[in-house]
Amino acid sequence: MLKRTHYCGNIRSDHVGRAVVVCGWVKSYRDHGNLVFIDLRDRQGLVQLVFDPQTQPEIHKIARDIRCEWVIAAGGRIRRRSEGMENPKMPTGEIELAVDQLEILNKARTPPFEVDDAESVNEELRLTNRYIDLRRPRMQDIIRLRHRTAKLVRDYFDENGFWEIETPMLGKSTPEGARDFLVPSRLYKGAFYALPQSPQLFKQILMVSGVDRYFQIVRCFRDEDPRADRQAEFTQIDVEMSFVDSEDVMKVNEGMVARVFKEILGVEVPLPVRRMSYAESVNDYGIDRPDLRFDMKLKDITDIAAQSSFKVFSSVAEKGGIVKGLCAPQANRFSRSDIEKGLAGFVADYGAKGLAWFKVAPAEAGDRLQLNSSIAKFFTADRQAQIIERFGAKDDDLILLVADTEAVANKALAPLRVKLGADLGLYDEGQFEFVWVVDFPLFEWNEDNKRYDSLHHPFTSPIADDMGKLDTDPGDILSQAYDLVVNGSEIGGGSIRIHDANVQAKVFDLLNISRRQAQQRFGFFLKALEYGAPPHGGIAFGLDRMVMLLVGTDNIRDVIAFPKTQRGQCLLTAAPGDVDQAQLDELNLRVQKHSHQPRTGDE
RNA sequence: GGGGCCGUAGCUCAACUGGUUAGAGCAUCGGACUGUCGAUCCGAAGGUUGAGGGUUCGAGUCCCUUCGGCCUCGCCA
Repeated sequence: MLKRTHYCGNIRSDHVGRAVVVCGWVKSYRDHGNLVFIDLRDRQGLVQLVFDPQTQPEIHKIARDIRCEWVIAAGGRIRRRSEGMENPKMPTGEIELAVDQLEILNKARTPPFEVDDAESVNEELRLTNRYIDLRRPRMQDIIRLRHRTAKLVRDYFDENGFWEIETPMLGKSTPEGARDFLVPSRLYKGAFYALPQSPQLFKQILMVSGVDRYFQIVRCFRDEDPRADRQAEFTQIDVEMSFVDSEDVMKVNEGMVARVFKEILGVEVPLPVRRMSYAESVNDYGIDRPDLRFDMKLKDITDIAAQSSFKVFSSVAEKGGIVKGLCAPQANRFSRSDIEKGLAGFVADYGAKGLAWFKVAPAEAGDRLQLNSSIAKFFTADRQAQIIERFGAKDDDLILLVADTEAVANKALAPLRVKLGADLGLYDEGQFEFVWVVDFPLFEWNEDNKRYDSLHHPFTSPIADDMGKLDTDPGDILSQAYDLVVNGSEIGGGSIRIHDANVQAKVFDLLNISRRQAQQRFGFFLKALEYGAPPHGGIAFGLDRMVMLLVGTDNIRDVIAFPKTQRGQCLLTAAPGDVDQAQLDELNLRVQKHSHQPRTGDE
């Protein structure tokens, strides 16, 4: 077998005159009757091979039969292309390989889709034939970038004294949070392991163990419905530190993120990353992960709306709801139907019952601005002026308002703001705006179950000043949690943990987890806290989402080599699949009902 | 669990209101061709219109069921 000396894509004009051997896949062949050209592809790129019947008649004859995606090795001398024959479109376009040795290493069936066209091909087909899809330069760039990111992360944490420690994949189900993936135990009939939703308790126990600084790039599993940016199986950069406060954790980790963005994209992240309180974020952006690439803040106009003669607004205000909205700059071009069908339909998905609107335009007399809309008549000139002033609205702007409970209004307006930001082109692609969101409430009241839920998770520590409120005013407690948000996407979140067993017990009480339940689920952990737990805290980043941002895709499947579909299937292997009766017997399991067979890969 | 979009040749798409033998480009196969690079030119082959049922003289098109993909609400401490 010919042994490779160079990658195709790495050859440059410095190699002219050099004898080389390249290996790869045939990207295309051009047979001119006389000369045959083959573009050979490997992970580094393409190089042009030339087969000349005058000098190498035997090899030329073989080359004529070669087809796309065949695997070949070719040896020969690199030569400069003659004048006018260079191809400036390819990095190797100044040179070519005059082949005098050729080996066909493997033939290939005609691929189910053309590698060059894969961008426009049905994703289903790409996933079923992932090995072909992954040959595409774009996909290899992403895979390489993901590798480099992971490497940078490891190097960074290593330099900062962190140890990478593996934690179990087969763990104990703790039925808080997301649905677990379960693994039946053979040795203990009727008992199950759970795949980790995160290594949360293990990393805290490592702090109790005196490890001091831990990180891990780790697979996590949550059996919930996937989304464009969510897979049931995903990868976390998991971090935990001892003897630290929030600032220490944020400092180390924003350093990691800044290093990654600098090295991968050349983007300078200004440090320290700005901080914003949860309250400010929800108030101005309607959500705890603000997209700061553009302004267009939400404004509450309940006070003005309450005095209007517009019944929808005044009655919402009376019932304790709010009237809140945003002012879309230069959005005058939206037609009434765009707004009342398109945008109102959009917010309806989030539970908003309606979307009121005003177009801002100069009044007929004078240079004042006024509001135009079917409901403008319910607002006196004064109130219109107040609204215009509240939003800082200008001529040709469009004001959009939702009147509802505060929760619904925010839930609808936040995505509307993001959508309009994109539709109106209010930011540049390639712009990154980082923010730490801090001062989260520790709990939120769960009206359905009449109890508190953790906003972050049950191991999050209250801020020191609020410890006393655990007994008196739990809803008012702030936590020591922090989320790192980029362009409206949460890429990481963490907290300083509770290291005092008594405080932890109190929190479980408030979450309506009984002592007995707490013992059952977390007993091992509570016990660990009693044996000298240091103050500690940490964070976890979604590696997949980080890579999505770095490569600029909104499809998480693009950054995972072998992803699953929205119904949790691997189209390449057809997992999940049936198992033998013998396997079930050994596990003491009986299947009650079969759903339809997942399909069996291709054919 | 709910809502939306989609499924026609290997791939990407077309086929007006239901109406001849379901078309095109790319890929494939055969041939031609003296330097191409999305090669070009000539020719050929390629279809259970995702599956099943129904309405109709007649269904890719209408109706029902079902399978699958994507987006989304719920869900995701």
